[in-house]
Amino acid sequence: MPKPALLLPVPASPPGRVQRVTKESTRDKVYSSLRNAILSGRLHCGERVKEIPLAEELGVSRAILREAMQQLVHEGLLESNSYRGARVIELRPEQIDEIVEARILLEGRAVRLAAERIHNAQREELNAFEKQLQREKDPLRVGQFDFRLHQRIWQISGHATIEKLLIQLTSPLFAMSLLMRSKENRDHHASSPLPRGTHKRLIEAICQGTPNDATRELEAHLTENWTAIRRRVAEFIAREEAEKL
Amino acid sequence: MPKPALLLPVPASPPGRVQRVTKESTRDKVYSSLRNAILSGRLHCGERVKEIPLAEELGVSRAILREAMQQLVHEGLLESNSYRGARVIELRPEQIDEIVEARILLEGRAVRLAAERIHNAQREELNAFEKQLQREKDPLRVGQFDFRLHQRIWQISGHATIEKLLIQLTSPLFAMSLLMRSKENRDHHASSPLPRGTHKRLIEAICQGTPNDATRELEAHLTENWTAIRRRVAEFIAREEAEKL
DNA sequence: GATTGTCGTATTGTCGACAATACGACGAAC
DNA sequence: GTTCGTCGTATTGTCGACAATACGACAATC
Repeated sequence: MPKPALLLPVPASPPGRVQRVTKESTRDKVYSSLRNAILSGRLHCGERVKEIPLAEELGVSRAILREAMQQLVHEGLLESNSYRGARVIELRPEQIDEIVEARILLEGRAVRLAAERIHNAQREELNAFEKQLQREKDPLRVGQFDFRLHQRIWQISGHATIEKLLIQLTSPLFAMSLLMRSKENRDHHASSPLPRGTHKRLIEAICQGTPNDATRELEAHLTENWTAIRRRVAEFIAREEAEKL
Repeated sequence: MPKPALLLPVPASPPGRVQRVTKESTRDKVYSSLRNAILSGRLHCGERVKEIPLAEELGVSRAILREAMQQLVHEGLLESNSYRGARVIELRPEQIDEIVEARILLEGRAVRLAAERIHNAQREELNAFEKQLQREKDPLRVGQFDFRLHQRIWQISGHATIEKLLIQLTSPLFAMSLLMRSKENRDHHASSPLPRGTHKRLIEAICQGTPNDATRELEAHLTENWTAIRRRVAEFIAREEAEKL
C-alpha cells in the first residue's frame, strides 16, 4: 500500500499572467512546503526528517532541501545534530513558559499599536475573522484560524520587527499545540476546546481603540490558553517517558 | 598589490586533545567567520558579498558558504535578492527605532531577571567587565566590550529564549553602529564617545538586586545611546543620497 | 538623440556524486 | 551472561560542474 504523501511535491512555477516580477526560488517553495507540513501537523513533533527520501518526495536536490531545512532550524521548527539528522522540535514545558513570557511582552506592544492604528476596513475584517472562528467546530481548524487571526493583528500593528519576532516565536508553539490535539484525538483523550471569550474581548478592545484594555485582554487570553497547553504537554511527556520504561 | 584579507581562511579542524565531543562543522566555522567579519567591521554595511571569491578566500565550497550565508540572512545581517546577490544589511532610521523598541521590551525583562538571579561570582565578573570598559579608549573596542557586556547580562538572566531573540535583534544594530564609527573616523567627523554613566548605574542596579531600578536604568541607557546613533545614521544616509545626485 | 532590441558575461541557482560519520549488529574474550 | 571490539550500512557533510538569470554594453530603429 502506497503510504499517503506527507508533502505535496513542489509545483512547477505557475505561468503568471504577466511574468511575475518576484520569482519564487525553489528553495523558498521547499521552505514553505516544509513549514506548512509542520504547521499543519503532517510532519509531527519529534519526527525524524531524513534528507534523501524527503528530497525525492519533493522532487528537488538535497542541497536545496538542506538550505530550506537550515532556515527552519534557525526558525526553531527543526533541530539538527551533526551527522545525526534533523527532527521536528519537541518543546519542554519550561520552554513553553519562556516563549509565552516573551510573547506577552512583544504581543502586548503589538496589540497596543494595533488598537492605536487600526482602520475601519481592518475593523470589519477582524470582526468577520472572529465570527468565522466562533462558528468553526473542528479543533484543528480553530487552531489555524487563531494563528492567522493573531498574525493579522501583528500586521495591523505596523511594527515589522515585532511581527517578525512573533512569527518566529509562536511557530514552534503552534506546532506543539497541534501535536497535542492530534495525539489527544488519537488516544481518545478529552480535547477541551480553546477558551474563546477572551478572544472576543481582545478583538473588541482593539477595534474600539482602547490600547490598555487590549494589552490586558491579550495577557489574559495568552495565559489562560497556554497554561492549559502547558499542562497537557507535561502530561504528554510524562506518558511518553512512562512508555519508554 | 594583494588586497588585505577580509576574512581569515577557515582553519582545518584543530586536533583537540581528547577528540572533542561536539565537532564543529565546516558550515558553523564559516558562519562564525562571516559573522565576525561583519561584527568587527571587516565586511562593512552595504557591501556586496559575492559567493565565488568568498568561497575561495575561505577555502570551502560554495554550497557550504551558501548555507552559512542563508543563516545570516535569516539572522538579519545579510539581505539577498534572487540572482542579484547578497549584501551586508544597511538599516534605515525607522528600522533602528523598531529594533530598539523591541529590544527595550525584551532586555527590560532580561535585566529584571538578572537582578533577581545574579550570583556573587557573577557580580564580580560584571564589575570587572565594567571597569575594563571604562578604561578602554579605542571607540571600536568600546563598542565590542559593550556588546559582550550586554550579552553576559542576558546570559545571567537565565532566560534562553529572550537571550536568543536579543542576540538576533541587536546584531544588525551593532554592525550598523560599527559602520557609523568607522565612516566617521574616515571622514574626520567628530566621533562622540558613548555615554557611560547610565552603563555604570545599570550594572550597579543589577548587582544590588533591585529589578525595578535595573529596568529603568536600561531604558535610560538604551534610549540615550541609540537616539545618538539614530541621528548619525540619518545624517549618514542623507550624505550618501547627496553624493549619488 | 532617445528608445528599444539583442547579446555577452558575470553571478547565482540547482544538481548529482563522493567522503566522512554515527549507529546498530554481530562475534570474540572474559 | 556480559562486555568490548569490529565492521557494515544508512545517513549526513562536502564538493565541483552545469543551468538559469540579471545586468550592462552595443547596435538598430524611429
